[in-house]
Amino acid sequence: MNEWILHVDLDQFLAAVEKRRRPELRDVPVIVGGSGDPTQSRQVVTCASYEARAFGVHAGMPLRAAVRKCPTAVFLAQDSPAYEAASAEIVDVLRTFPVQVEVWGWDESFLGATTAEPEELAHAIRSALTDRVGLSCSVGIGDNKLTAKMATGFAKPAGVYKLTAANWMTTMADRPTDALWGIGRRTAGRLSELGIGTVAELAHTNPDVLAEAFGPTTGPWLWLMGRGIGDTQITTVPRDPRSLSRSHTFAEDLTDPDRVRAEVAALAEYVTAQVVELQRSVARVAVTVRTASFYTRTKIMKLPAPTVDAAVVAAAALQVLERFELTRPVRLLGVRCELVVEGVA
DNA sequence: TCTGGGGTCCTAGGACCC
DNA sequence: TCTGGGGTCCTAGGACCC
Repeated sequence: MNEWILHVDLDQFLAAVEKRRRPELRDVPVIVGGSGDPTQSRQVVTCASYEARAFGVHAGMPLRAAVRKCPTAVFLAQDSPAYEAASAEIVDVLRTFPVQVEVWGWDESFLGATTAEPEELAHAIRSALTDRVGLSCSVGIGDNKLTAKMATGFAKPAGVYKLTAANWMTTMADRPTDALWGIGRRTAGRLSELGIGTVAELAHTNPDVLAEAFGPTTGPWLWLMGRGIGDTQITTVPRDPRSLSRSHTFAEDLTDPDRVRAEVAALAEYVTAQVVELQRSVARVAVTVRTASFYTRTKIMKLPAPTVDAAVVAAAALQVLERFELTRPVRLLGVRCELVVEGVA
């Protein structure tokens, strides 16, 4: 018997939920994002079905670019309640297996399992989600969260793949560092300046060199990642959120300062209502301003005392807003409330 | 690629105090 | 007071992920 971590990741989740309730969309390129109107600017693709991806459409692409790439696609507005409901169905099925379930967003979970046959378990989970929920997933099997998560990439779509210490180096050695979960374009760039381009090169770098360049926490973490070492802890109890936020990109830039203030106050009141619903309280209030040139800055203020009063939060947000020079047209405004963490004064 | 929205964590540096 | 070192709090900003 062995301890295994499985990573379950739904295939084209949002598009799959839409196809499930509208069978006529089977085999049709489906693109989910924004209000579902591809003639509207400033909206992007949240999920493209595999048929749409074949046309070069991918998440993050502006809808207007997506419609040029794939004019035959069906564009749909994002329907978050539907995806949350589907997500709950999935988790319910996962919990019927003898595993510990750590939910990791709408369409992903990590499972902790003790079994001699992890592949068998993975295939059983895939079948159960197909049969009982009507959605396809891929399953990565690993000896920690990193290897399990990376394995899922090789499993997709609709497959199972096992990646452990036994095949980590043979599989990953020659891949670029940004193939790793947690290393993006920026860190890969800084690594390449140190002469580190591949996972094998990262694994064979002196960890002191990485600590020097990236700090005492990040440096050693990068080194461990190169060697396929990661977290093995499965947490079944959802963690309390640290912050809640709301932001909005305006279809037309705002130029009227009074309008900007009114929007910030409204965002603050909206977020506070969510905080109250969770029975938490606000410790800090942050405001983000993005100008027409895409210059984006966030300023934050600690409140004199925690509050659940929307008027107090809105007043604080306006106070933070005062510290911006509002001389440019405003593209986006955001308000984030950082919450009081239980057990901390 | 005229570039969404909602999160988390880490690091650096200044202010302030002893 | 032409002046060290360390600790803590706070804010800014970067980076990454789904």
